Amino acid sequence: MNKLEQFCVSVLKNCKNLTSLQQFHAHALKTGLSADPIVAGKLLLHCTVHLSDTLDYARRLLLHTSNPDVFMYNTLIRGFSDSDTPHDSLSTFTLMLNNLDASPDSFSFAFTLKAAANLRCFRSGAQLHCQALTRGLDTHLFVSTTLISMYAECGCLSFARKVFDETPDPNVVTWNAIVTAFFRCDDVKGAEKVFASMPLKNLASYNLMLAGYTKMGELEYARRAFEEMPVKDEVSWSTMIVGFARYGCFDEAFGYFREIQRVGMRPNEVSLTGVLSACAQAGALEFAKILHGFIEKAGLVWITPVNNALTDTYSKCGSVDMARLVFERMPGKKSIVSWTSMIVGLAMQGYGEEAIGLFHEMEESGIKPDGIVFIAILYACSHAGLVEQGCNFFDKMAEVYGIKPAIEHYGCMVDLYGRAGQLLKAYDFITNMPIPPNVVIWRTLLGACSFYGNVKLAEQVQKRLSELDPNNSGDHVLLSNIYAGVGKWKDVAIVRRSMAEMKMTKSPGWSMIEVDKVMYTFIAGAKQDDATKEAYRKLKEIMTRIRVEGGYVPEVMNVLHDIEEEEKEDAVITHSEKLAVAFGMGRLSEGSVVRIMKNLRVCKDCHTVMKLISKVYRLGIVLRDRSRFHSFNDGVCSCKDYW
DNA sequence: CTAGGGTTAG
Repeated sequence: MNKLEQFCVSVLKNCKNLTSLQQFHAHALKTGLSADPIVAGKLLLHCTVHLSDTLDYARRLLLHTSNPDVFMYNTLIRGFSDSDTPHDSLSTFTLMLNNLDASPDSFSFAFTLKAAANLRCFRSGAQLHCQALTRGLDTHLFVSTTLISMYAECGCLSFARKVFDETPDPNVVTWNAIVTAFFRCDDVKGAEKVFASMPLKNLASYNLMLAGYTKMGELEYARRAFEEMPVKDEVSWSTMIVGFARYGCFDEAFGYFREIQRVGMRPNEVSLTGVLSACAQAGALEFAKILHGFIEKAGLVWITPVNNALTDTYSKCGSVDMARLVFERMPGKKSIVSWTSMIVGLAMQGYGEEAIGLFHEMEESGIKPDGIVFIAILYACSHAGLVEQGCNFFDKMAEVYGIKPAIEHYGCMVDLYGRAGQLLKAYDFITNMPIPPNVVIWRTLLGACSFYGNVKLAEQVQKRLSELDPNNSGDHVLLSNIYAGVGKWKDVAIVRRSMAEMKMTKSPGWSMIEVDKVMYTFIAGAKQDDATKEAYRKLKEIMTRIRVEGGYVPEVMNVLHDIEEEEKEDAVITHSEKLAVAFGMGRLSEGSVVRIMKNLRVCKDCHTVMKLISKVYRLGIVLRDRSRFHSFNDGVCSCKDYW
């Protein structure tokens, strides 16, 4: 390092933001220092690596340099390759090609190929491959490794293989890349074969097998590979936690998290996001609070993904205030994921207007909406009954933002109309969709038919569903419930018989409650354990009291069986959410809110019972069902009976 | 002065 370089390094070390960098830049311009390629290069590097949100400044820095060298181009290309505009890497590469004084080297190709991979752009990737070929750089080990990853990202496994086969001296990293390529292209068996034939493996090779298995949902294989690993590091543990949580196996995720600590390792930020996601699914608020404390003590609050996971977890545990606190006070830069998490959190509580407000705030902060945040905002509209706003967003999405609606967006629209009771409009919408409706779309409409008791439309919808997915028990249950709701017991019996003939079983409803940091699960009609027996005893007492003091009359609509009135009553009474609430009331201390998580949507009778309990017992109840949160207080639900 | 493969949220 020469003196000038040392000077730059020591000054830039203290440039923590763009303003202080600009001060140094101004000084360099005035003194003529910036003409030195080393100084210009250092400035550019600092923008792309150490500062955030300064890529635009970096670009201008390059454009204002009279004769940028390869290093400057490469630095800028690298900065863009992992940004949200990887396309700028490609244009910078082209810029370099037009400059006769700087021709691309192996670094340029590696970085630009990374951008092509992130864009999943086969055309650009293949073009770069040709360019590298003509310059004799395609067999450069770093370039060929990136080529393998790029082709795999684009779904072209055969190209990736060809590059690998033609690589003269593949090292362990190249081998790892080709194993990952097989997983990326859904070829688990191929990945295993290549892995077995690897001449040498390091820890990363084993870890990518775990990552590959868990991403494919092959959790048992992952578990076996994990147990067979000679050495495990924190990436191994994190991969297992994240992988199991992703597939809804939150108990296993919790288990691995406990294991980490048992073997004396400290959970890192990745394992924490994984276990937080498990909490979100389980609705384990108390555990989430403990993790939050741990995160603060460990100094991990600067990491945006951790804050996003916390926001999401608090939201899904019903504590939207805590979610908001984390969201508003997060010290790092908010990403589009942060905003989406918060929007969903508000939407689940039915705060539609606030969710929309946040969307606009996000735009003002300079973040461009993507397809997913539009799903969130449409969800917010449908759960708050904001039909007109929802339609507006849907139209603007394509026209103003240039985002082509995906099947999920169409699903949101069907839900928007369906929840509002505009069933025919929803049906019309489906028949006019430019893409063929899938089962989710029809099932959404069937749910709305059930809520509004529209038998005729439901039968039509069910016909479509039985063509697309004949063996789904949930659809049949829903249809039978619709018949039961209007007293068509003969039709109920027909559906039931056909279900029995097809050997279908109803997937059971379950509810969970956390008491003293233990999660208790209740399943309607399941074998009775001690907690369930305790819940039944308490429930009996509660039902009597709300009959006498609250004027409760059982709602017997959503019962599957054509049975005697009294039995029907019993069947509704044992819905799992009632058991969970009863259990909580018996166990929780006076004045604490009862929080329940349910895997299905709450039925009308349970909804009524919750309202009455909240009034008669002066008790706050928060119920998270499949679709949203219900907060019961003094006889009223936050969903305004709209779910 | 920059590299390639393994875990991070909606």
